[in-house]
Amino acid sequence: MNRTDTRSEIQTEPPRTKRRTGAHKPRKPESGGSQAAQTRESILDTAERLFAERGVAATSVRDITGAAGANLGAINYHFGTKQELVMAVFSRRIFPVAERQMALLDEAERKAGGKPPRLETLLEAMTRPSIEKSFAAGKRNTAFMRLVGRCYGEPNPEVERRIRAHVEKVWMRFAILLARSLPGLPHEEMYWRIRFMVGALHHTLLTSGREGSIPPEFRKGLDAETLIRRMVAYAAAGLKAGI
Amino acid sequence: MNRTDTRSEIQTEPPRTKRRTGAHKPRKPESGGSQAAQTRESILDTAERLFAERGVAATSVRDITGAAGANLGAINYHFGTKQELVMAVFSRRIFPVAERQMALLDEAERKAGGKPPRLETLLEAMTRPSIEKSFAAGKRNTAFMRLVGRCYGEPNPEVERRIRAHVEKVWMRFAILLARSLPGLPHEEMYWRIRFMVGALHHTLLTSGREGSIPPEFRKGLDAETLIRRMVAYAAAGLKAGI
DNA sequence: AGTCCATTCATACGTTCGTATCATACGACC
DNA sequence: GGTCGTATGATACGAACGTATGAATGGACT
Repeated sequence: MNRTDTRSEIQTEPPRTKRRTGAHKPRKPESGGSQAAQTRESILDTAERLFAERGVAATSVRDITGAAGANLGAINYHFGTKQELVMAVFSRRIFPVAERQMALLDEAERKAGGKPPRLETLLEAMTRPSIEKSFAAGKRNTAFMRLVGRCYGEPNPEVERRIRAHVEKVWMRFAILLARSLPGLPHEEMYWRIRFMVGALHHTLLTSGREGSIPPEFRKGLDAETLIRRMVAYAAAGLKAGI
Repeated sequence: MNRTDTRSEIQTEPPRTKRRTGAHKPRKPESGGSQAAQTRESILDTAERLFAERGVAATSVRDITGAAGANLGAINYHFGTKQELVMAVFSRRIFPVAERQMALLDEAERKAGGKPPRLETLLEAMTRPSIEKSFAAGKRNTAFMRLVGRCYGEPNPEVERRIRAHVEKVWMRFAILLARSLPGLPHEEMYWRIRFMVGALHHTLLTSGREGSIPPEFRKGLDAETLIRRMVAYAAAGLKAGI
């Protein structure tokens, strides 16, 4: 066993410095149009775009501040570390989507009275929030699409723990409602079909955000409602398939 | 526009050195049990595992050689640059899968005589090769699973160009055969349903490779044939859904 | 025994990384 | 107008990065 480098291979995000000494947290800004809040948002926007394009590990804080027209020190000042910036970028987008999904599930259950909600209603509750945001203002928001798609698959362990745990609570609730709407389906079968559905949703968002990934003849006429309708129809048929 | 760093933000993989001067290509080894070939394979295996776990950008060549018990210089000697190692790691796994898919498509067409092949046969041709390899030797080959799943979503531009172009030729052929088996389905609808299927397949491979990602009650009884059957049934139902 | 050549090793170089520090700029309040 | 705290700017530091290089090593052949 002759190795040049003796660092453990277990660590996944090697700390670049021994100890952070001066983490001055700026007090929560009034989050309005103040100059500071503007800088903060600009950094978040730029980081979101670059993370979506290249991934987190391949994007340096200098890339971000440079493209945002901000100073290098702004990262440390507003976020402390790169890792906290990463968390902020993902949290800002993912948590609202998860909350909207949960709200739509609640609404579906409420409107159904005591009966199980319609399958398609549940599926729409899970797909609409992210897809709708992906077409904000009528055009494709490619950075948002790819960022959401990157949530799974992003090997950053902190993102995994914090974000995925939150997101999967929603999917768990969806699964419970789904079991009532599809009483004949064995739980094991349902588990895998939900995974297939998650895959279709995230893969579509991730790869549709890429420029040139959709042939022109299939891109025209693509909007949020059409995509939701297609995905719901596909998933509903798959979930109802005989075993 | 006051920026500290003036590097262009366009570049996606910044060159770490000006020019590679001494790229000595070792002549193709006899690929048998020679000591050199063993080192090469060990590096490929280790890189595959680490890329699958952490992603390409977050894995350094020192991580790889360290974990493989090889010398740092072995990367330069056997592969030239990290980028060429990355390509070798992906190529080694993806191309055989794509060839097997193509062969199964050919076989499906041949066996069907002049008629369109059965839908399920086509779906199996696309899913079996990667899933089967993921359960090589009876147990889950998690590194392979995640590596395949990472193909899309890996923002490395070279991987994108070379690998994805090759893989998508197979999917294109699949689409042509599929159109004959599902004559009523509009092309646009079919295009998106194929994307959903690709997403389900890749997402399942990517996330199932993660330790602890499958609850124990759903992991037992999981083998290649069961997963293929589930995925084919789900995709077939989705593809046949009414518009 | 001696030569050669493929491979491995140790180490070096220059760059980029994340983070920290300190000086300066600026607006609100007395 | 002076003071103070928030925000920004320029720069520094050490670690880790990809890559390069030249010396050792060792087996195969003459």
